[in-house]
Amino acid sequence: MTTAPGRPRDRRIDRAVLAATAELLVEVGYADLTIAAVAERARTTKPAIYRRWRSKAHLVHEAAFPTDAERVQVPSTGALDTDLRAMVRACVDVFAHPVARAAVPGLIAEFAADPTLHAALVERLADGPLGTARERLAGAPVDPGSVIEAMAGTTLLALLFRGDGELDDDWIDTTTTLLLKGIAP
Amino acid sequence: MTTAPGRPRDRRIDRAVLAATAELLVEVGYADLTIAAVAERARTTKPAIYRRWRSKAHLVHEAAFPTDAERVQVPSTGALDTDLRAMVRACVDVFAHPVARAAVPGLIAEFAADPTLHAALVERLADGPLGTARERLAGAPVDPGSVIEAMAGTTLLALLFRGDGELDDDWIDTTTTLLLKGIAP
Amino acid sequence: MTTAPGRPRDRRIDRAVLAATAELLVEVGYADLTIAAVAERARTTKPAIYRRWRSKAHLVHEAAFPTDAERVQVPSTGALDTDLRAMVRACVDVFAHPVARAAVPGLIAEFAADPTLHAALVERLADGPLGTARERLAGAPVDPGSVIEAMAGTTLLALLFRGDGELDDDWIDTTTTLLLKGIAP
Amino acid sequence: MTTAPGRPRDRRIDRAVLAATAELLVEVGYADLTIAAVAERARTTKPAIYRRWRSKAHLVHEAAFPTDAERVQVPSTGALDTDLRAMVRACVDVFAHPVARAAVPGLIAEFAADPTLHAALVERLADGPLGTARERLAGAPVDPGSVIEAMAGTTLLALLFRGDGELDDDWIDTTTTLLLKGIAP
DNA sequence: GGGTAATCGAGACGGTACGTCACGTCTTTTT
DNA sequence: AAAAAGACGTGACGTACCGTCTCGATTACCC
Repeated sequence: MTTAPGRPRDRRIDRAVLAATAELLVEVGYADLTIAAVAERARTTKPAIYRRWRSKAHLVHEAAFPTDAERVQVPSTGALDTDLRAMVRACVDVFAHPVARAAVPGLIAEFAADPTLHAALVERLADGPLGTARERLAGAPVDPGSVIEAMAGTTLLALLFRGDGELDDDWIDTTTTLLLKGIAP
Repeated sequence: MTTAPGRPRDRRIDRAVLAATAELLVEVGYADLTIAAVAERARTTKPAIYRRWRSKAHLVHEAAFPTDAERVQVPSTGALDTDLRAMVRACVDVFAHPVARAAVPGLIAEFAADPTLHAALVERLADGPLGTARERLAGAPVDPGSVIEAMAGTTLLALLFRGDGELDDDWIDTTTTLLLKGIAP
Repeated sequence: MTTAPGRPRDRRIDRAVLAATAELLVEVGYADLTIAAVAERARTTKPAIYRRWRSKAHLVHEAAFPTDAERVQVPSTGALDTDLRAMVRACVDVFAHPVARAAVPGLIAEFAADPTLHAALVERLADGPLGTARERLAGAPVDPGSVIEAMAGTTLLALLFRGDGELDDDWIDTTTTLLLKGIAP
Repeated sequence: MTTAPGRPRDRRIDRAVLAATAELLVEVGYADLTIAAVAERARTTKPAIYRRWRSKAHLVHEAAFPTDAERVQVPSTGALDTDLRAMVRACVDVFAHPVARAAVPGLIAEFAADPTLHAALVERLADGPLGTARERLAGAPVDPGSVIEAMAGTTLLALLFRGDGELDDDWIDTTTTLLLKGIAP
């Protein structure tokens, strides 16, 4: 095992930059977020950030969907209806989080033109709740991908066109019911 | 009836700009679309464009979803299954159109921060196929809004994460079936 | 004798524009004076102004040195010393007037590149105090042009590099004395 | 002794921009001189220029009156008449230089409205021939400022209203004589 | 313990596009 | 033909960020 030569990176900078990014996303939104502002907030410099992330989008997607987050637990009861409701709730929880909410529209725009970002985000989500959902749905009588597409897509559209408060228990009920009947044999 | 004072706007410029925008969207994408390039392509100038549209996003949303387009006809047979399939197809047709496809991710990013754009797009879509769908679903035993949210959301997500060719008849079948069962009493 | 065909010009517009120009010159200075602002202040329009003056400079030079002004009277006593002092005072009065003061630097810049303006201003001044001075100096034992050049040049430089209040009686005394001895045989 | 942090400015850019400015001033004149054209000629960019000079006027005044120019030598013979003639000649040389000639009218217009430019130009000239003149005139029986005002003012007006060739030895003789007698006790 | 190498803060670099402003002209209806 | 109104093409403005680079100064590992 070898060690990289030269001065090692300061991990505190990684954390400070991600934290600053999350804060600024909520404060000013994705479009008005500048690397320079992040650097200033994190008390570091632009080159230090560009050494770690290749673009604003890569930085933001890591700040919005941290892997070390307390894993969104999707309890499994074995019953499809309760499990599915838990999945929908987890989906909403992840995407409606203030930081994610500020980040998602911008990320959507960017990965239309950046395949590496596209891949990075897909992988990051597959490691999270969507991956869990895929496992849980393995036994269902339909293609898990279609259900996830419907679930995530419906959530995304609601997120974009509805206010925060509208994605409440009622909305989760309605959506779960629709999906559940759709799945039924 | 009175006439507005002063020199009237040249409507040919409106048309030329919208056409140039649509072309350039497909050629270079939303992010790399500049007003200056649109002006040059349309053989006019930046101020003439800014006189008509308050931002790139407002211009693009009009270019991507023209109201004077040959209205997407959603034939009504009276039978819910065939009608719903027609709606899904119309939805795909609208959003998968090359111009719309290039515009949508960028628009999503912008109207997260621009309420006026949000309102403009909602109204524009409500006048189109989504409004038609809302009417057709009026008699169904569920909330039309929920169905439209699921239909459009699923289509949007598929559009973002799948290739063009994947939104074929099979995909429409699968999605229609899922929604149909979800609607069923 | 014939009359021009068509609607005759409204002379009130000429006056209103000149008055507005004088006001705005003092308020915002030459550089920030726009034809549009003059038009608005004079309650008319840009084309009406362009019909009368070929450029901002031509308009300003007429506003700053009106021919119909109460002619600066330079009393002649027949004695060179008192006459010269009166000329210096008249020169200061003309160029230190608030409107002229605001106009002169800008005009200087413009007629470096506009021969027609150059000629117009020379003629306008020759009809005024400088022409009078030239007549009075006809009998002096030196070239009148040189004296006028020295007198006007000294005044101009003082105007540019000194405050308004500094061109007082003392300054006029000092300058008159210098010129007077310079003229002496 | 400390060094300023960050990447140091490239002094070659300073020189290239000043040279380009001088060239373009002569070619197109002050009014038609654009920062963009200077940037292109100097093979750099607008922001790099704005980093160094706050406006076109500040740039031009430095290009027109370089401090590092071979200092205009005003030989001192100890005799007032020959010294004064040398001063007048130096004054003409400085202001009649093609670059200065192109710059002066524009600068006059601008520093009427920009105190910082006013101060900068006064200081720049005081470090040059006008400062030298002030020292030489210290022993004369009149206020040096008045003489300089008359000398520079007369030169300036001649420059503005006469052709280049007219400021020849004869003009210098005439002007020197007038000033000399004016100074005499 | 000196050399090597990548990091750090700082800020200038070349570059691109921005959205605005004023210009002077033109087109319309009305007088 | 002039008036008021306002859009027109033109061209420059000064600014904002981009992502990279050049500094001098650290901070580690390696020999």
